[in-house]
Amino acid sequence: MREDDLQDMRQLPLFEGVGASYVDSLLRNAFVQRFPAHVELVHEGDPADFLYVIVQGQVEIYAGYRDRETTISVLGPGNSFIIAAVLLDRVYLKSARGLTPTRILMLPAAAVREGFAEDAHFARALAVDMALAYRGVVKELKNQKLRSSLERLANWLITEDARQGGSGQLEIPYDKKILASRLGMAPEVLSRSIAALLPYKVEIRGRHVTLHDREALLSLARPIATIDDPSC
Amino acid sequence: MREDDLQDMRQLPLFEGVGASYVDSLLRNAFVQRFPAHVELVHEGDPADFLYVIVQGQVEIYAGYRDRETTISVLGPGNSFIIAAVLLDRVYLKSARGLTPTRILMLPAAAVREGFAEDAHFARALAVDMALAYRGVVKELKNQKLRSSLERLANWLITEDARQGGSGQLEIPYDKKILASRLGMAPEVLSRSIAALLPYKVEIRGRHVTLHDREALLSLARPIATIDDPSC
DNA sequence: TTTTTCTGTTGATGCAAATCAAGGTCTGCA
DNA sequence: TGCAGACCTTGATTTGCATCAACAGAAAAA
Repeated sequence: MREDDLQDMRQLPLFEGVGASYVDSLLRNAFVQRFPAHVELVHEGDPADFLYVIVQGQVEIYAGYRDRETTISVLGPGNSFIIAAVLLDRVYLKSARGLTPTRILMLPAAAVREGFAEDAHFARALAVDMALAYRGVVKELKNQKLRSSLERLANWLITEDARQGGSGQLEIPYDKKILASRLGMAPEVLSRSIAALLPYKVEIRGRHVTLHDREALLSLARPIATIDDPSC
Repeated sequence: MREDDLQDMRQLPLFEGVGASYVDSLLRNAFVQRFPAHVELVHEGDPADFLYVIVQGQVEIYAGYRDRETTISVLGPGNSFIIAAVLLDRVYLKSARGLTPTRILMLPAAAVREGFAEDAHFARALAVDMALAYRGVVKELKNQKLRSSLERLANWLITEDARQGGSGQLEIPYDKKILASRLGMAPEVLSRSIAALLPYKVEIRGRHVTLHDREALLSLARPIATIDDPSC
C-alpha cells in the first residue's frame, strides 16, 4: 500500500480510538483495490474472506431470490460492510456492487478476527459499527412492515433532506430505480408516488428535489425517532 | 439472587467461555424478575437501562407506528434482547412483552458496558450474540422484501419443522395472530394462506400442523440458505 | 352453569402495488 | 451527428393483500 493511501486509511471511522501502531499492523495485511462501476464485489452465499471498507465511490448492497432482487442499502466513503459475516466466519448474506467506480480497502477476515481478540479498542470499534448497522436494519424492517410506499418515500425525502443540510433542496444520490428498490417498490410505483406528492409541494426535476412546504410533507410522513432518526 | 438461580444463570449461552469469577461479578449486580403474561417489559423509545435475558417463558418483540403494530420476533429461554441499545447507550428501538408468564434476568446496562471493556471473553460473547441477531434481522428483511405472504408461510413451516426435529409434525408455538404479525400479514390472510396450502398436503388443526408431503411444500417454498438456514 | 370475551374462519369489497405495454428523454458512443 | 441503449414516465390491467363484517368455537369470567 502506498504511503499516502496509508494516511487516508488511518483516518477511517473504524479505526477511531485504536492505537496507531495496531492500525498499521492491521493495514500491513490489507490492500486497497480499485473497481470499475457495476462490478460485483461480493456475492451472497460466498465465504467471508474480507472485511470491506469504502474509501471512494458508492456501493449498493443487495440480495436476490428467484428472479427478484432488492436493494438493502447504498453505502458511501467511510462505511464498512459485512462485519458480522467476517466476525462469525460465515458466508455473506448480501451481495455488493459498485454504482460508481470505487476504491475499497480490503482487510483479510482472519486478521480482523484476530484483531478483535487482541486489541480491545479495535474490538469496541467493530462492535459499535455492528451495533449501528444492526439498528439500521431494524429500522428498515419496521419501515417496510409498518408503512405504505408513499409513507416510505415521504419519510425518505425528509431524512435525506436533513442529511444534506436541511435546506429543502436535495439531490437523489443515485438512479431512481435504485431508490425504488431501496424503498421496496417497483420503479413505476416510485414515479407515481412522486406525482402523488405534488399537492404537498414536492418538486422533482431529474435528480434534484425541492421541498417547498416541509410542514405539509411532515404531516403526511409523520416520522418517528425510532425509525427515522439516524442518531437514535 | 438465590443460589440455585445463580446456578441457572451461569449456564446461559451469553456467558459461554467467560471466566466464572467474572460471570459472578456481573451477576452480583443483576437480578431475576418474574413477570405475568402480557406485561410490557420494554417500551420503544425508552433509554436502555437493562440488558434482558430470558430464563423462562416466551417474549414477543414488537414495534408500533401510528395505530399499527408488527411483531419483529418471538424469543424463548436463553435468548437475550436489545444488546445493541445497551452497548451504544441509546434508546430501545423495539418493545417487548411476555406472551406467557416469564422469568427474566436483568443486567444493568452500565455493568454490561463496563464488562465489554474489561473482559475480552464477555466482549466476544456479546459481539457474537449481536452478530447473530444482526444476521437474523437481515434475513427477515430479505424475507419481507422478496417474498409473498404464501411463500413466507411455506418457508416458515419448513424452517419450524426442522427446528422441532424435522418429523413433519410441528406445533405453532403461539397464537395464530402473533404468527400472522410475525410473518407480516393480517390474521385473515394467514387463515386463507393456510387454506391455500391444502393442495400441498399441509394439514392444520388448531396449533398442530402435519406436513404430509414435504417435497411438494419445498417446491412451493423454495427456501435458500441465505434467508432460511438458521445456522448460516 | 351461563355469559362474555377472544381467537380464528369465511365471505364481500376496496385499495395498494405489481405487472404489462408503449412512448418519450437522456446518455454514451460509434 | 445519429444511433443504441439506458432510464423514466404514463396508461391499462391484474393481483395480492387489507379491511369490513358476520359468525362459530373455545376459553375465561361471572
